[in-house]
Amino acid sequence: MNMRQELTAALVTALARVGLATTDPSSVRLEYPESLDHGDYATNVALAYAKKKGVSPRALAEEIVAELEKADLEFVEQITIAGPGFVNFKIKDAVFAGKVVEIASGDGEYGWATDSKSKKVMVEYTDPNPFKVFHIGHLMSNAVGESISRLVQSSGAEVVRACYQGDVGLHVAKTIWAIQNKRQDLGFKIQESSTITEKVKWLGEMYVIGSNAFEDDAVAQKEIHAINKQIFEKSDPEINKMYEEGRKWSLEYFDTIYARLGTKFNNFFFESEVADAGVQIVKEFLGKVFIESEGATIFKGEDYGVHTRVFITSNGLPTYETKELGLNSKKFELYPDLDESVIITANEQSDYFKVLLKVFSLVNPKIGDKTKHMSHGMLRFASGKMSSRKGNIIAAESLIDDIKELVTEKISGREFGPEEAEKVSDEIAIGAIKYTILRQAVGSDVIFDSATSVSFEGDSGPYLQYAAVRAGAVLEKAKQIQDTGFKIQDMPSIQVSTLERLIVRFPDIIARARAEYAPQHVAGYLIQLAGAFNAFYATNVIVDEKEPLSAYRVAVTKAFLTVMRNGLWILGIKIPERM
RNA sequence: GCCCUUGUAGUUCAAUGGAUAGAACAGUUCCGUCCUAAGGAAUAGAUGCAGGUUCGAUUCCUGCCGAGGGCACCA
Repeated sequence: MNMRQELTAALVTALARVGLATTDPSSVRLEYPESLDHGDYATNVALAYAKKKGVSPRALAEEIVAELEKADLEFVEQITIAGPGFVNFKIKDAVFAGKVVEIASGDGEYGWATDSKSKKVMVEYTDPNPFKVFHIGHLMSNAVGESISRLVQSSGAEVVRACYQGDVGLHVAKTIWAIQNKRQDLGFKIQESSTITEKVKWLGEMYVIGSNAFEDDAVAQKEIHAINKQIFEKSDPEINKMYEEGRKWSLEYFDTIYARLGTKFNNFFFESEVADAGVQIVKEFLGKVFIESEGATIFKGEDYGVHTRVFITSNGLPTYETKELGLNSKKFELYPDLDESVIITANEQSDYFKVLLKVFSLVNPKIGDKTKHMSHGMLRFASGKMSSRKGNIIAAESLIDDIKELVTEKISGREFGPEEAEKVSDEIAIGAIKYTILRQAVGSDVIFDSATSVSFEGDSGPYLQYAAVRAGAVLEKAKQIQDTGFKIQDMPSIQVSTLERLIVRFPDIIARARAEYAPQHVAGYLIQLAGAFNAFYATNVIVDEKEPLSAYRVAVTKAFLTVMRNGLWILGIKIPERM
């Protein structure tokens, strides 16, 4: 039993003794006070139960404290009553010091849980479309999805990372139309020897040209529709070849980005492979869930408080909705033991997923119950050159490379070989972007300020990386002096700072982030923790042979680095070896 | 018109119905023989408006105002 559980149990007992027996231990809430001045743990039970008992909160608090004093809580230094009736617990310093030393000498797995060991969760995210740009929206989805995946993993559950890629549809036809008709218009050409990046960029430009033609030119529009049909039927060898080649390029390129971002998918689903399954389901439930209307097959969402959507068009083609239906039943066919299936998309699709979730629950309650949709906002730009780019679609790599350039400038004064400088600036740039996305609640827009990203100070990814690198350097130096070891028994009256208190909280923080699917709790905690370490670093000389406390301080540093490494892993941020 | 999301310091974000609403950047002021100053310490500054529920509301409910998104054959 940990401290939290022991305190909770003691509180439940105390409540029962004062005539407030509760059958629900979760109603007894133990919180971290906003300020450490108020203690290490606090509870508001006296405020919550005062009315029920008909006494004032403070009077009840006094009764509860009297009972708690009788319980033998040897790790508690002091119990006090404050404010309107909060009961605050101050834990003995030596308890924190002992835990920190334990963490430092542990296997580095600190913070991981095993309570979901037998669970299996699928997370679908990133979802870029072949023939189109991998843009900053995909970057958002990837950062969020990867972090959610890692949070789930940290509970001991098995995660299946899935990526759904739209390899058929009008966007492909637009691109192929442009290749057939407008490839001469484009300033740059590609050849066999072109890099994959160049090839994909060329493809993206072709899509834009085709897309514009589709809007402005009625003849082109007709031709594109015809190509779309040909792609679907695989009836034209020339088109088939262009299709296969373009698809291959895109997928090869996506693989390089996934590797750069640190994601390894277990499953790739393709629109082309799920359409049939979706159509089957729609047919099966025609008349029960879906109805015919104006020649199309629709789901009449109004009857269920959601929007009405078309599933099969009047031309007989399945829409995206139908493909989603096929996709999600396929997920459960492949993994029948899935306990949860999370889908992460941009929030413009929120209403639309409400419809889909409703449909899922009607055609297959299992899928409906286990599927959860999460949405992220847009990545937008406050100021600077990145907002003024022509067009409003920014490629993910161009953002990363812009930031990387700034980082490279910044580290140019340091002694790095060219290869190391390249690796370090890549890790810092990606860390900076991921942190910006994950520091705030998932769902709302992220304003990326290029001016702030240049400074890398304060509330930023590089700040966290820097604190970790510093700790690593200290530990490196500590190897040079003799390790005398540190035994907490030798220092029963040790004084502990904010740093140790925060380190010990890590498992609770991560548990909450996991329960809420909210990586921002981890991000906020790590900033606080890094600040505490930097203050610790500024006021103490950690490695010092003449200092009796040196061994302890080294242990604290080690524990800090363990938490930092694990926390940053949750966010998908790498720690450079040097900065 | 209807539906969803959202409104917190000058700016970008926090805050499981609780205590003095936290950070960071920008501002003002300090800290350089030291394990990387991409750092530390100090200082000033905010809950859109109006009601309601509650012992207690940034948080829940209603209305208004502002912002973003979505509303049948695109994804």
